[in-house]
Amino acid sequence: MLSIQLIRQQTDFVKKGLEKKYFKSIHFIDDLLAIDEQRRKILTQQEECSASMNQYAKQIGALMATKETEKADTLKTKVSHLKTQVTQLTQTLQELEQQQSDILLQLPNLPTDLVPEGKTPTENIIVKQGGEQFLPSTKGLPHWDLCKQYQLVDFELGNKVTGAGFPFYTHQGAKLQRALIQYFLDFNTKAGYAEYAAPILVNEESAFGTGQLPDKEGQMYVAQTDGLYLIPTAEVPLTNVFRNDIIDAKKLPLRLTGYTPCFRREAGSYGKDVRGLNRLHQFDKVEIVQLVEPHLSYATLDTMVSHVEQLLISLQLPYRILRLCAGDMSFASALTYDFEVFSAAQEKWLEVSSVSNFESFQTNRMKIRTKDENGKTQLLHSLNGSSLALPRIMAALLENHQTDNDIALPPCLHGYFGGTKIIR
RNA sequence: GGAGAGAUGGCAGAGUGGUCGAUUGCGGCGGUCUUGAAAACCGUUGACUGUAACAGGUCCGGGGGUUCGAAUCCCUCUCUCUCCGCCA
Repeated sequence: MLSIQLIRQQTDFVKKGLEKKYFKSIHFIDDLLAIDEQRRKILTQQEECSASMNQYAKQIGALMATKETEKADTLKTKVSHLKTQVTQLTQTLQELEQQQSDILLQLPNLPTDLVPEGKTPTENIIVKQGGEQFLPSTKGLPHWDLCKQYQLVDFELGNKVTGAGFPFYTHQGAKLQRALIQYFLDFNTKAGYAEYAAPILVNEESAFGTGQLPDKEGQMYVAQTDGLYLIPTAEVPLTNVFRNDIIDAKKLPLRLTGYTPCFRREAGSYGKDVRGLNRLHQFDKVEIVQLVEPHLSYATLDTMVSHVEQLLISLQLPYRILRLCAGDMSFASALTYDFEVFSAAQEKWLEVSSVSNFESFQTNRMKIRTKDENGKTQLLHSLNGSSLALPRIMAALLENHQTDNDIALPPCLHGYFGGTKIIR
């Protein structure tokens, strides 16, 4: 959430940022400023009334003690007049505050200077490409064929038991999933991330905190009876761990990692994008989250990007790193790098990780703060990234590492998988 | 699911209608002493809002009510603990 102070003090800057992100209702800003001015006016009035009420109440107390009841009674009538005023003002105030926060919640984060202009994925910038040496010489079979041949993933069974987008992983496929999760978690904890096994249902407040609500309302599965949401990413529970906290500066940076299943309704997806493992309603992902002091957040973003890059290199996959253009970035992000791996068999790039700096957009909603050296509270910056999302990594591993007789696994997985290759 | 007890500052724990934003202890921070540290002693130490800075306002789990005045009384919700039941 953008702060009203920022909007008040740097109105043009905010408007420019929103325009860059193709936010359509720029007039919200002027609406907001009008509401805010009114709000602060009423607030002053209301507080002045409360202040004199408090004064009178104290005087009444003193008069009662000395048994001057008549004087006390005249003051009492004064106070009750003030009270009706306060009640009215408070009501108006609440309405204004509600209007203000309704609008604030709809404003996306501002893109930082590094973010390229642009509206669609074609305008994302490729900042790095690597791992070409791992490109296979032949195209090979797509993973959905390999999954069938080697009995790794059973999509039909998932259809039967749940529905499309909820596959079963079977035999060596299930084991590979487990191996990948374990490897990713170990890779992250070795880099200093603390492992958390989080709940996969969260309450409404948590969903608001990271920005899933109200923006992505229709993308989450809801457990209606209990008012809980199935998480679309571990980012939600992991970041909300620190909601409403003031964190001791000595404990910073906070680095968390966690494996969770993720649930996404993916309303509106169709066609070849959803074939096989490319897009699922339920999938596994290992996430990394950091909370850092504001001046360090962009340096931290770089370290997270190179962390994920090292992971992809160890998996021996051809990859590229994209800096997303303003129009393609998520609601809450200030700067996002996407990682894609190339699938030879599908002849396309698959997104496997997204690493973002949210600056204070999430922490403002969640009130995650620390004290600066002057003892002033300030909002931290939050960042997160996938390291990594499993299904497309599995797809790329199968497709790129297939041979005529088996599927070779990169050395980093041998120990975790208990073997060097997937066999028939 | 049933019965009972409870929710107060980083933690522990007082406070049952007026000078309580809240006694005290621990912890934290600063200082005295010390070569240094510990101990001891002294001081200091909640959050939000607001201001140029003061002032002012709000907050004792959440919401509502009674009262001139609520941490304190009433209603309600949530959560925690104990006992019983059920159960991976």
